[in-house]
Amino acid sequence: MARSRDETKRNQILLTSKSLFADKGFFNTSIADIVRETGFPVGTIYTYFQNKEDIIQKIVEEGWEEFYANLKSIRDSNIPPVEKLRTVIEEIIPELLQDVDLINILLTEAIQYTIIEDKIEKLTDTIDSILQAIPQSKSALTNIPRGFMKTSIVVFFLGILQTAKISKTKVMGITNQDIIDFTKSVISQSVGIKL
Amino acid sequence: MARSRDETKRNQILLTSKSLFADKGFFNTSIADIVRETGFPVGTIYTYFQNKEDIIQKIVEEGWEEFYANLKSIRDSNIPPVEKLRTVIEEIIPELLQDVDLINILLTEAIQYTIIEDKIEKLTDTIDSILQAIPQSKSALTNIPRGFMKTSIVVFFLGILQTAKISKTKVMGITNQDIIDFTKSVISQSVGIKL
Amino acid sequence: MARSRDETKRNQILLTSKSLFADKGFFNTSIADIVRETGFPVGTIYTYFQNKEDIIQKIVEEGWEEFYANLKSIRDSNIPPVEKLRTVIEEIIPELLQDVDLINILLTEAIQYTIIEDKIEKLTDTIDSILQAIPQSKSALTNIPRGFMKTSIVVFFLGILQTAKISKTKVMGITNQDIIDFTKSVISQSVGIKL
Amino acid sequence: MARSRDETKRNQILLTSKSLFADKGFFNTSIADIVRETGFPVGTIYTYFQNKEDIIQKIVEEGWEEFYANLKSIRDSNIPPVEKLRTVIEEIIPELLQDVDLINILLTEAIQYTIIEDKIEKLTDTIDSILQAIPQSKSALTNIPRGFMKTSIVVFFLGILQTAKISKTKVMGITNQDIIDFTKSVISQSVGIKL
DNA sequence: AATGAATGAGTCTTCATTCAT
DNA sequence: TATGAATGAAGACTCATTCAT
Repeated sequence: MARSRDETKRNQILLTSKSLFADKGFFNTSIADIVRETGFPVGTIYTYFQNKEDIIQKIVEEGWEEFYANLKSIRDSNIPPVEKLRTVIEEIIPELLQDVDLINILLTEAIQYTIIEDKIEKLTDTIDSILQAIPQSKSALTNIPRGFMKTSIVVFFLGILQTAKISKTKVMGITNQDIIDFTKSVISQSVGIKL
Repeated sequence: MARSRDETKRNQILLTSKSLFADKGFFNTSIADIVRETGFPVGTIYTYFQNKEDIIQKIVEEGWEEFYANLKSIRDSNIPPVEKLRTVIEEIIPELLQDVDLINILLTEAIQYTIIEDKIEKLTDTIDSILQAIPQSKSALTNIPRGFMKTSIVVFFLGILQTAKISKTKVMGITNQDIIDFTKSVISQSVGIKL
Repeated sequence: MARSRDETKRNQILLTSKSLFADKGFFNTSIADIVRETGFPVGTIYTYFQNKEDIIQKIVEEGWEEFYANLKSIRDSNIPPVEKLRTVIEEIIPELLQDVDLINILLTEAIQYTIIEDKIEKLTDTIDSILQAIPQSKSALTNIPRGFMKTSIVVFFLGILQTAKISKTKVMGITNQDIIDFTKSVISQSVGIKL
Repeated sequence: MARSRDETKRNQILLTSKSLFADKGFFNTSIADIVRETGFPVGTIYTYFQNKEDIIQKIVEEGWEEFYANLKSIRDSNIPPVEKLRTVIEEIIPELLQDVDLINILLTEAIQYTIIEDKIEKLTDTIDSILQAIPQSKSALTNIPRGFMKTSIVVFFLGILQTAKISKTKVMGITNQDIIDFTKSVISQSVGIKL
C-alpha cells in the first residue's frame, strides 16, 4: 500500500494559512509563504487542497462549523433558557472572540468565499430561539420589538466581531472583556433579566 | 509625480476606482481596470496618484472627511442636544449607509491602508459629546454605564456598517431602513428619550 | 519496472490511452487522465509501461505492426497480383482508415516518437512489389514512371491518411468511402486495369 | 507620446516562434524558449500576443493568408488557364513547400488552433475553378470524374505537404523537386495536357 | 505634460515519476 | 506486487510601475 492521507499535514497547512491570511490578508499571502511557513513542498499543499481559494474556504467553513456546533449544542441542551443565554455570552462568544484569526478572515474574506447569508440566517435563528424561550420579565421596559430581533442580532454580532478584530491590532482602548461585559449588560437590559 | 491639475480627471479616477474597489476588492482590481473604466491612459493615473495604494487611501480619507465634517457641523451647531442626536440618526447615518462603496472599502481595505484608530477615536468622542449634552430622563432604566460608552458606540457603529455592507449584496432580509429604525429605537431606549 | 503480467490490463491502458491521445493529443493527455479513464491506480500504469512516451510508442508500433502484417500477408499470398491490389484497396486500406485514433496518432505524434522512415520504406517496398507483379495493360497511357513510384505511393498514402483524419473531425464533405472510391479510381487508371 | 507598437518586434517573435514550433512542436516549446531565442523580456511577448496559442494562430493565419493570396492572384490574373495551372505548380506550390516550418505547423498544430475546413474549402474551390477553365483535351482518358474533384485535390494537397514535411527531417530519398515533378506529371495526365 | 510600450519579479498551478508502505 | 501520496522543477501568465518619446 502507498502512503495514506495525513490529516496532520492537512491541519498544519490549515493552521498556518489561517494565521497568514489573518495577518497579511488573502491576497498578500502567497502559496510560497505557506510553503515556507509549513516547510512542506508546494506539491503537498496541492495534494490536500484544490487551490488557494479552497484553503480559505475550508478555514472559514470548518471554523464556522465548530462555532455553530457549539452554539447548537447549547440550544439543544437541557439547561434552563436563561442559563443557555448565559453560556452563550460567557463561553461561546468569548471563545469565538479568542480566535482572532478566524474573525479576521470571516469579516474580510469570508464574504467573498462562502455563503455568508446562510450562516447569518442560522445564527439569528438559533439565538432567537434561545431568547424566545426566556419568559419575559414583567418589568422589562426595554424589550426589543419582535420586528427588530433579526436586525439587532445581526448588528450586534457583526459589531462585536468587527470591534474585536480591530482592537486586536489597533490601540482603541477596548478589550475583549469590555466587549463581553458590554454584551452581557445590553442583553440583560434588553431581555429584562439579570445574567 | 502626482501633480493634480485637472480636478475633474482626479475625481473621475477616484469615483471609478471606488466603485471598482467596492465591487471586486482592492486586489482584484487592476490599474488596467481603472484605465479601461475611466478611459484615461495609464500614465494619467500616475499623474494624479502616486500608486495604487495612494488611490484607495485618498478614497477613504476623503470619504471619511466628508462624513466626519458633517458630524462635527451637527455637534457644533446651535440646535438643542436631542435634535443633534436626531439629525445624526436621521440624516448623517443614513447618508453614510447610502454610500455602500465607501462602507465596503472602509470595512475591508481601510484598516490596512489608513489609521483607523484615529477615526474611531474621533467618532466616539464626537458622538459621546452629543450624548453627554442630553439631560438624562429620570425614568431611563437602561442608561449605558459610563464605562461602556465607547465600547457601545464602536460596536454599534461598526455593526450597522457591516450589516449595511452585507445586506447590499446578500439577501438577508434586512434593509437600510430596518437598520435606521433599529438604531433609533435602541438609542431612544438607551438614552431614555423619545426620538 | 514495466513487468507485464496481466495482458488485459495492459490492453486496457493501451486502448484508453490511444483514444485519449487521439482526442486530445499527447500533451493534453495527462497520466491522471489515463488513471481516471482506466480506473487503475497510477502505479499500475508504471507497472506496464516505462513512462508516458513508452505508451504512445507501443500504440504506434503495435498498430503499425498489425497493419503491416496484414499487408505482407496479402503480398505473400497465392492470389493473382491484381487480386492482391484489389484486396489492399478494398480491405487493408479501409480497415486502416477505420482506425481513426491510430491515424491521428500516426500523423501527429508518431513522427516524434517512432522511426517513421523505416515504416515508409517498408510500405512503399511492399506496395511496389505488388504493383510490379501486375502485367501492364498495353493501352495504359498513364503509367506512373518508375522514378515517381516511391513518391507517388508516399504522397498518396499520406494524403489519404491525412484526409481521413481531418474528415473525421471537421465537416469537409468527404467520407471514407469517397477516399476509397477515389483511390480505386486512381489506381485503376494509373495501372491501366479495371479493379 | 509613448513608444509605439513595433512591428519589427512582432515579426521577430513570430519568426522565432515559428521556427521553434516547427522544430520542437508547440508543447515542447516554452514561452521561456521564445524569450531566450528572441532576447525579448517575457512581458514583451505578451505585449504583442495574448497568449501562447495566439502566437501559433497568428503564424498559421498569416502564413496561410500569404499562400492563399498568391493563389488567388494567379486565378484572377489574365493569363491563359493552362498558364495559371503551370504557375501554381511551378511557383506557388514550390514556394509553399519551401516554408517547411509553416507546413509542419499547418499539419500538426493548425488543426487544433484554426478552422482548417474553411481553408480546405477555399483551396479546393480555387484550384477547381482554375482546372474547370481549361478546355479538356479530347484524348484525355484519365480525367478525374467530377465527383472526385474535391477528394482528389484534398488528398493530393495534403499528401504533398505531409511528404515534404517528413522528407525534410527524415531520410526518405524523396526531394522537394521529386514532389514537384510528380505533381506536374500527375496533373498533366489527369487534365490531359502537357505542362 | 501626456502617453502607453516595456519590463521582469513574482504568481498560481501542473504533472510525470518515484518510492514508502 | 500494488498503491497513491509526495515531490519540485517547470510552466504560462500578470501587473504595478517606469520612462522614452
